[in-house]
Amino acid sequence: MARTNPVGPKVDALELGVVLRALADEHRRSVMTELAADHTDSERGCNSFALPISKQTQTHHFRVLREAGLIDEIDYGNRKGIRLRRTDVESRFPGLLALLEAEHPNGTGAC
Amino acid sequence: MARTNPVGPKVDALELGVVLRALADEHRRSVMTELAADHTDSERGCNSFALPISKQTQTHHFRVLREAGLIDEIDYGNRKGIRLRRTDVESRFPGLLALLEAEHPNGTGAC
DNA sequence: ACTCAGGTACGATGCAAGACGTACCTGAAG
DNA sequence: CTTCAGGTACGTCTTGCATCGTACCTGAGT
Repeated sequence: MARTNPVGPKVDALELGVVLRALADEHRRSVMTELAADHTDSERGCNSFALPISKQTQTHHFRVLREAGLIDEIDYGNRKGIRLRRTDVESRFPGLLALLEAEHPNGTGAC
Repeated sequence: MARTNPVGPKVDALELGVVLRALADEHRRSVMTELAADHTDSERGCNSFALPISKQTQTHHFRVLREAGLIDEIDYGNRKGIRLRRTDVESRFPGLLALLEAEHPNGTGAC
């Protein structure tokens, strides 16, 4: 069972500015395009994205995504899970995930 | 007649990263929300946006928007016109302008 | 020709943010 | 208990970028 996690903002607290600043970074956007393209919305490990950056920097980027309300982070103590907040994002910013998915190298990649 | 202007990228050269970085700034995004909300797509003057920044900085921001492919700048010599590239943006990033328009203070502001 | 407002070019500055090193924590496996 | 991999906290460096000062250009009006 995951311990109580630092959780992102509620649906109606999502701000477009914060979201766009989060998506402005190439690495964070590559994570989001992968998540948006995977319609199974399964939980993923942090290193399943093969980011060419150190793990400290990965921690930073995932934190930004969580604080923007785009993902949930599930803390297992010595491991971490990443899940897209698809319904929340889609209800607050309809069409945004489709834009990201369109940037995915594989058309509809169900990872 | 406007002289030959520095022109933005072609439709198929628009990159999501550049666009999102352009929209990450509050001032530039406020300009874009106004443009997106005005469905008449009329040409506007640069100081019709009442940006609380110096004119040098405005020049910088409008340049970023133009290089991102979001607007056209029409140079009249001692004056400048701003026009949203609605069809181009909408065809390349469908739904993006709707997201911006949703952030406009007045619902559908035809300025 | 002079003035003036709108706009640009160039340089400088200050701050936010990406990146990493070191140290430390956590849980699983031996 | 020890080791090890995954992850975090803190500090630091460095880059990018928003902002502005100064100087200059352009066209309209007087």
